[in-house]
Amino acid sequence: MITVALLEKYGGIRKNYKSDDFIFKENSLALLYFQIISGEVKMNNYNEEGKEFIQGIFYENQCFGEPPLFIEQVYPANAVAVTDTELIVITKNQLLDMLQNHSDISLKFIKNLSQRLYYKSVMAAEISSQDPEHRILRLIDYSIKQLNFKKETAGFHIHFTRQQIADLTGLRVETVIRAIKSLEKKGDLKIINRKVYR
Amino acid sequence: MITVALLEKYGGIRKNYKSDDFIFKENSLALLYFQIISGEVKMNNYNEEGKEFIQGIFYENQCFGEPPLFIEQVYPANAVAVTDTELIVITKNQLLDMLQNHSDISLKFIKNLSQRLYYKSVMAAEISSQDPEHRILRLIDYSIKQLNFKKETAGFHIHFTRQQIADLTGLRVETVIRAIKSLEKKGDLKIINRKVYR
DNA sequence: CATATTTTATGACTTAAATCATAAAACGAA
DNA sequence: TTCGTTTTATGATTTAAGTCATAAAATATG
Repeated sequence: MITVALLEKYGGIRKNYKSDDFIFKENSLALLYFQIISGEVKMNNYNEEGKEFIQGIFYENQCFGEPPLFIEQVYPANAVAVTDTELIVITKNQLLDMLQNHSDISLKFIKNLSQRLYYKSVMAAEISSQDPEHRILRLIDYSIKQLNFKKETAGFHIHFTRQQIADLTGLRVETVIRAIKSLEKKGDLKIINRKVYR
Repeated sequence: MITVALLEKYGGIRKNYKSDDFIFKENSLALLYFQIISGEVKMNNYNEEGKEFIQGIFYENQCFGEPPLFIEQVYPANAVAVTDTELIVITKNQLLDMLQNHSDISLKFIKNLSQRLYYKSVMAAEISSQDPEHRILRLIDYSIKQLNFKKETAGFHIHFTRQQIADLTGLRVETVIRAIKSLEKKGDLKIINRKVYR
């Protein structure tokens, strides 16, 4: 999103997290802007029964957790480091200061938020009313478009675990496993020693 | 969002729609910025079986359909007038032109998009993994906070039909009807001659 | 390298929501 | 005021996904 150099100019400091560390927790007030230098971060919720729902997974150069920052709200979800992760962090005031001086960055935020809202819209319609197979295919296709999936000879390698797919679509692991098998049979995707390709 | 005066200064024109008219359709390219002068607009999808999913309902002074506009995408959903509606419309270029000259409006968009992303995040977690009653209560509570529901003596009047609640939560009418009754029994809301209060 | 943990896999069973059918209220329009 | 439509309502039945149990394969870790 924003160059590290510019973030540092506005007071950005680097922070390191180990895999599974919480970066922030649901219901805490948003006060900081986070951007990933290296690593992988997921935002998630747990419902009453302890089932995880993954709101999104974020990678290098991406930011996360800004919506509540802009609207003075508490976080609607946790942020957790999926791998060891280095972030650069600035305060809300530093960010607003930067936005005032760099109108191009405002537009970047507008585009970034639009992109994510678009994803949520597509997935909302899917999750609410489609069968599991459809839901999984849409998630996969969207992820290929948006995330850094590598094209291999067998197709795009979907580097999600079945559990992650379940948590991203609101399904159960077993359902995902069965649905993926069924999708393979129909020729919609390939499974080569347990890895999923599309 | 933006004052009508300013929109007109940048070439805004008024357009009128009758109840149930389409304003735009899913999969068409986003080229215009729409803001409601009066009336009510819903954005929706239909899945393969024809079941409707309502992405959101918008009222006076609200805009809708900008995310695909900012990211050069097709609309992820239809926009339909729920009542007779008057809109003010400007082109994408006119809007970008305006944003360049009015940095405060950029921030307004950032906040607006953030707000909507926040809603989608909350509802995504709900829809994916909660039981119908929980889902409905969250929708109602969110709608009270965000939309113009009037507080009456019995509480906030939820002016959604059971069908609309079903379409907003991804449930079926019958399920919503039964869940609302159950919620009334538990004292979570009131039903006074078929109207729902919270 | 051996052991522990995670991920994928599968069958049997349960359950909650969808589906289907039917109808009574409420509302709108002619 | 009547007729047609929409909304709310309720019972019976079906079904697809969840749940539970169990295990093999793969991967990580000391």
